Amino acid sequence: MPDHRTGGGDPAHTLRLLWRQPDDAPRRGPRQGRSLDDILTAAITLADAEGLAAVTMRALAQAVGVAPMTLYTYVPGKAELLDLMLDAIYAGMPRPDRSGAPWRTRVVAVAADNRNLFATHPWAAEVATGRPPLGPGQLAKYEYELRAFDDTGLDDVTRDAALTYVLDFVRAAARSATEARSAQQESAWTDEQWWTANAPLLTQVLDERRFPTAVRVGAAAGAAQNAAYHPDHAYEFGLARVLDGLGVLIDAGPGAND
Amino acid sequence: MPDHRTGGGDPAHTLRLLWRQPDDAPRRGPRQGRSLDDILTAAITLADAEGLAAVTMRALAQAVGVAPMTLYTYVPGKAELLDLMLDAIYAGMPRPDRSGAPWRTRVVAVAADNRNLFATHPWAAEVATGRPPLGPGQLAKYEYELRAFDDTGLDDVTRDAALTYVLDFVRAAARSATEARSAQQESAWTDEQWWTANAPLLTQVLDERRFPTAVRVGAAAGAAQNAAYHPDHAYEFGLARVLDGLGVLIDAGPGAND
DNA sequence: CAGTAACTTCGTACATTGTACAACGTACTG
DNA sequence: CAGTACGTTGTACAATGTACGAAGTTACTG
Repeated sequence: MPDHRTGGGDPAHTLRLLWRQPDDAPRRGPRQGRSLDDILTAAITLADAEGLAAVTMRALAQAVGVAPMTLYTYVPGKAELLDLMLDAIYAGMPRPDRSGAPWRTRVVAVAADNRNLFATHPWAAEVATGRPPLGPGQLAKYEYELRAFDDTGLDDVTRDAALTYVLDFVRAAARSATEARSAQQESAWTDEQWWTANAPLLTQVLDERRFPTAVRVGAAAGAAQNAAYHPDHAYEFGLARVLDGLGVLIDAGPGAND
Repeated sequence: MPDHRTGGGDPAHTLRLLWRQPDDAPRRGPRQGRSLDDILTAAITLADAEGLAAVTMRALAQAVGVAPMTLYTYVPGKAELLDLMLDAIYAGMPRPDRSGAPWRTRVVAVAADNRNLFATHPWAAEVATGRPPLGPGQLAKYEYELRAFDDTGLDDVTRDAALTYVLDFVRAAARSATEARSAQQESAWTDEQWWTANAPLLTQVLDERRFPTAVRVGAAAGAAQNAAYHPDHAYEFGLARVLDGLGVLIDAGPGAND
């Protein structure tokens, strides 16, 4: 009896899929016409091209060339599909040997790797992963990225926290960038149009006496960054702060170096 | 003709709602039975109690005591409703005078205020705000929080970036906490159940030779933090790093102090 | 004071989503 | 060869946001 419980009903099954562990029972009936990876490749391509919202079971089925319900013989449900997509793109990330470089260089590179991931697959930053899928991609990624903190003198618990801190930063930056981009596209208003349309009410309401700092700083920030530039700037600024913050922790340690 | 365009079709209208600017045209027809704030209060209560997913137009209408479609005379659509909810809770945040305290104290307090906001209204961290709703709550919040960087010597552009950096950190931490919590609830599996159910496959697959660092660090991190404690720890660790990172920037400035 | 226009309220309806269910055919097991 | 487990698919259902139009209510216009 096929087990199509609602999303996440059977974590053991998802784990078997993540690790591509074939069901040990002898297979009867017709063989499957596609592979799990066929499904995942199509899903990732679809998500890359048209966003996570475009990945509906029907659209995916059409891309794969099967009926919608057929997908459920490959994947227990949509939640598991997303987990598998995520693990697949994790598995494909580059992992060059950087063991010679100082820790700052390595951490910058890890951040950049993740930033590139989110640039190629913006949807990845949106997928909720409360209990992250412990697949081979996720694990290889974790293993590799932990190595960025080799020779920093951090104990294991702190090392995990430091990595989480860096990754959460990059992910948040990616989400902000995506939100800004989609807000602009969805509304179909350029920033200029928006401002001229709302200027009358805004000038009336943005009282410099009530909000002196906000008006001044907002104007300065808005002028300095034409909106397109903003996400990049936020990333650069934030990454510098992240490194400085970790630097205080690491370089203060006993016999700190690198 | 009432204008019910699809979400975000008319930003000027949303602005008028945010600032409670009454339509200047003379009102004909029956007066509305509720106020916009009635709607928002009900929506926020609903979201606080049952999550953002529970805020459907039908459920909200029932809570307010009207038919679903009636809501559209108060609000152009669901997207605008969310913007208004967000601005409303921003408006309600505490803003005590902390002008005497050193900047670190002020920034810690700002972070804590936001953390409390997300503790009370977890849904707020999930609402996408590409172009943030420039309402009175948002603006008062921005004005107040920028003041945390008074006397730090930061120029206006940097001050905005620094605040964004702090707020994005808190928001990311809140999202992680929410994701972890909901993953646990949805699956209805305790962590213990999950581990014992998956131990057979995991021990087979978590090869210490392939993933030596990951297995060791993961075990250490898992042991140090029983899962319930994890979000708090990540927040404390991250906030310390955020402050250190800003400290390098601020205390290095010309005539730096406070 | 009558007529009209603007406005609120709401019932119905539609497209879209994930996925449960059952029918049907296929291939392996006994 | 019979039985059974499985792959594939058509149909169907509940839930969502919201478009549309009817019905009723109020204020402005002449």
